[in-house]
Amino acid sequence: MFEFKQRGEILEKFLNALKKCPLFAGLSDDEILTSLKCIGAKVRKNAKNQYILQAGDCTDCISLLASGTALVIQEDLWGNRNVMTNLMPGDYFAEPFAAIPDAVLSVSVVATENCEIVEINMNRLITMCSAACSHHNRLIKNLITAFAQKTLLFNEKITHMSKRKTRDKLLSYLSAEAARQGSLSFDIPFDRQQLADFLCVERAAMSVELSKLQKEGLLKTFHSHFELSPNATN
Amino acid sequence: MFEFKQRGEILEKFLNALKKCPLFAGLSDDEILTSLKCIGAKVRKNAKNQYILQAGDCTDCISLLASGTALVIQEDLWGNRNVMTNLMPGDYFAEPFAAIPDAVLSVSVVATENCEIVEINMNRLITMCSAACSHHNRLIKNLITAFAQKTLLFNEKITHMSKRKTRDKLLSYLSAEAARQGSLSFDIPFDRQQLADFLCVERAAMSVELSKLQKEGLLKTFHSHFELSPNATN
DNA sequence: ACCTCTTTGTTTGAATTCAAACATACTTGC
DNA sequence: GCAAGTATGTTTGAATTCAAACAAAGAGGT
Repeated sequence: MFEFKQRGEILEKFLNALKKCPLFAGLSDDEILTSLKCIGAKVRKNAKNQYILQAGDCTDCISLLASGTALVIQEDLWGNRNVMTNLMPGDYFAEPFAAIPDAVLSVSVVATENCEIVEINMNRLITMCSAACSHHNRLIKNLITAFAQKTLLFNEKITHMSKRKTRDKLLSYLSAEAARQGSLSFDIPFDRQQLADFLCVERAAMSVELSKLQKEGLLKTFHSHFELSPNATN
Repeated sequence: MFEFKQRGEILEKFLNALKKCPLFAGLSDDEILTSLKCIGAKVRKNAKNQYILQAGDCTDCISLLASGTALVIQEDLWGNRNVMTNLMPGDYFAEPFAAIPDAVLSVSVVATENCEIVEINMNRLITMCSAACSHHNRLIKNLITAFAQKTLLFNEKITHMSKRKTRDKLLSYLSAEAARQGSLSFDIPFDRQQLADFLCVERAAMSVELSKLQKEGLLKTFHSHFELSPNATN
């Protein structure tokens, strides 16, 4: 564990990963470096298969994966394990837990390769420094935007998932996607299996519904392209 | 539409509602007033049944409901209407859309009584004022905490909902609740119908599963009290 | 051209959930 | 104490989804 100012050369290695992180959107390489120094970011390493964070821990740092890969997992009381996300360089994690004082982690993070992690103390991130460094404000705005985006994303997903039937989940998702892209003709970023996983339904059942919807004239689809017909039988 | 500094007496009427809002947690009455002036909050009124916000609009303001009641609703392309939340005085809304530049509202907000709404420009809220007013920092921290809390809440709900079977949804929820409360013996904030709605399952089917789980010795429950047995048959 | 792998749609019986009843215990107000 | 209302558990047939298999079409490599 060491601070950036003492090991400038390490930064070069991390910059490519950090630049991918939405937290640093709109900042130049130099500005990212300055910010990290200003906030007192630290680097830690974890060997493959080590726990980076463990459910039950507390943390007041938002963590950026600088190198390696990791899994966010969740285990329930009876040992059922669930993979939530897989993390790539540039991804960040633990941010909601770090933002809530004394929040206890409900997930664990395990390194699936040797990892290097940049830790940023949330309090120092969201407390304006006395030097009032010009990039600090931008960082705070980026953080808020990142949270807001995740909120919207989750909100939409819950809307789709809360529908009881596969058909309704599909219509909810496709309707939202058309609105988001501003056109009744659009591509989705999923293949059939991924879409089924996203909506938490069986791919087979979903395929059946898609066929029905096409026969009823509500939509046309080929691979990941969709065209909706608002004025169908109804 | 008018600014607070010109109409101080209006504030008194709103203080009770605003004090309930987590955005102002830790601020005294005077500090809330000072902050609202500093940020340039504005008040608007909407008559019953009017749209306060409409899907497709843009807004750069986080809105606080000061008086009255309203509904957050969502309509899909085929006219299916869905009530997302009902808003009470002290609740806030539209915050994720305000935090993302040029984000288009995917929900509408309709007044169900005559409403008074305090609008706070998100940019002025998250940009530190030159006077560096001491409460401004606290507001920004509160905002981030509020976003983080919502992220955690949604994250958990998605975890439960993504389970395919009623039984697994129940175990996922109860497991998380036990962890959150730090005890295998705990109360939940729902009655049976509310729990079923929260997990998006049928109350009857859920009741059946709860009975089975009790017969299998995995848990005991009476009304909203639960006791989990981690070392059951498995 | 041929083979293999992937993606998508279809089918089928079993499992699960839905929807609508009804029964029972408890509250609440009179 | 009684009536009406509410919360919870149970049952049942119908609708839906699951899980596993198979078919067809296309992509990619040799």
